[in-house]
Amino acid sequence: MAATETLTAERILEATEEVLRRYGPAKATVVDVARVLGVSHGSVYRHFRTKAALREAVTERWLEGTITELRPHAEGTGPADERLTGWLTALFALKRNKAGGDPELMATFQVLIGENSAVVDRHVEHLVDQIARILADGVREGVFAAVEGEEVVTTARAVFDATDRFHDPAHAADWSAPDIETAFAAVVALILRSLRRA
Amino acid sequence: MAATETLTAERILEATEEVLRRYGPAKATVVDVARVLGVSHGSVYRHFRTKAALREAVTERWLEGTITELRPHAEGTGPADERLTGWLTALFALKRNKAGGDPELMATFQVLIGENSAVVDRHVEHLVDQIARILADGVREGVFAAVEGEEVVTTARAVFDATDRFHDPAHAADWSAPDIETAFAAVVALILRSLRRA
DNA sequence: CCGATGACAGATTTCAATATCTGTCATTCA
DNA sequence: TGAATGACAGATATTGAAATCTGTCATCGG
Repeated sequence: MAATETLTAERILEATEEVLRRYGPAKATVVDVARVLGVSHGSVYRHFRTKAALREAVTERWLEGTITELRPHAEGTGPADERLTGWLTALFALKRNKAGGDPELMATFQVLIGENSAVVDRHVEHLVDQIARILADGVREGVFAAVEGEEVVTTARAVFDATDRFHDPAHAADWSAPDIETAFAAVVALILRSLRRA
Repeated sequence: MAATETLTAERILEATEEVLRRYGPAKATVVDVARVLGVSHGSVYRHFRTKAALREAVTERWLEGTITELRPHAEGTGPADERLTGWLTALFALKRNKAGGDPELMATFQVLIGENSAVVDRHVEHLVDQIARILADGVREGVFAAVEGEEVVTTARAVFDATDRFHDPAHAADWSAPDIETAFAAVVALILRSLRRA
């Protein structure tokens, strides 16, 4: 039956993503989303209180994808220094490929990011947590120099901040520069030299 | 004589800055600049080939100010690790205060930066040079671990990239966060731990 | 003679009328 | 009964005509 599957939040989110991809953040409307789903826009409002809430939910979905794909690197086995390198490299690659090389989609993503700083803050917290876990493991293994208590999170945050240029969408335009890989490797090397046991 | 001082490139640049401050980057026109100077806009075009060239020159002036104010920190005496800390702190402070806490002026600055990436690239090269000089001094002093030849510039670039979040105007909005000082200190500590001789 | 002028063409921006969208809700329909 | 609808008011976006701006250049005046 080509007819009515039930209208779920999930289906609305998929449709919203499609509309955002196709028309961009400025022109994507709730009416468009409803049209894609073949329902009236009133029905969309039954599932999402406002257009802003709908866009926030899409943003959350997108960011959750990154967390999920990184978890294996955070939890993997092997020396902590190698895991950290792998994790940072994977994060860079994921952010870079998020749009599959499409700069318009990247721009769309950036707009949503800018609209939903609370969601982004939670996302960053998760990422810093993953780094902190790797650091703690490294200290236990004796690969990284000891850090005390709360300081692990501060240091994890510093690692995250120091690699900002390689994961913050604000810098996406630089990610096709020819020497970006070299710059990334140099920062990672700098960080690892700092963390490793003397 | 309140009358005609000669019209110089310098006077035009000053007037352009004033117009940019007053009207912002979107509404600042060459006609406005000419009006401030009490001349016809044709006269402005005798000194700057296009509006873009005029704005580029203003951008260059603004950035040169930073370089000049940092030079003492780069050339100062004292242990290289302290000089590096001082230099990074000064850079952060300068960028933060560039607009004197005025977010509109900061936004204006960001627009000009975005329009003139070639100028910015040269600016960044100068800054990285200053870092490289401090690093080389540190190695000579025995404060920093030895690095070989070309690698000094790569490392200097890594230090610059790692502190990006604290000097790139793209992040200006974050610079009033309550824990920004802590984050900055943590990144600087991370970097210095990496550079210092074992 | 040489810098300054202002009229001009084409490009860009502004503004106000018009159309579309957001969010609500009384009503429909299964 | 509870999900879906579509008409509606106020907010936002689009559009095209009018105004302004950019960049040029023949002309002016000291």
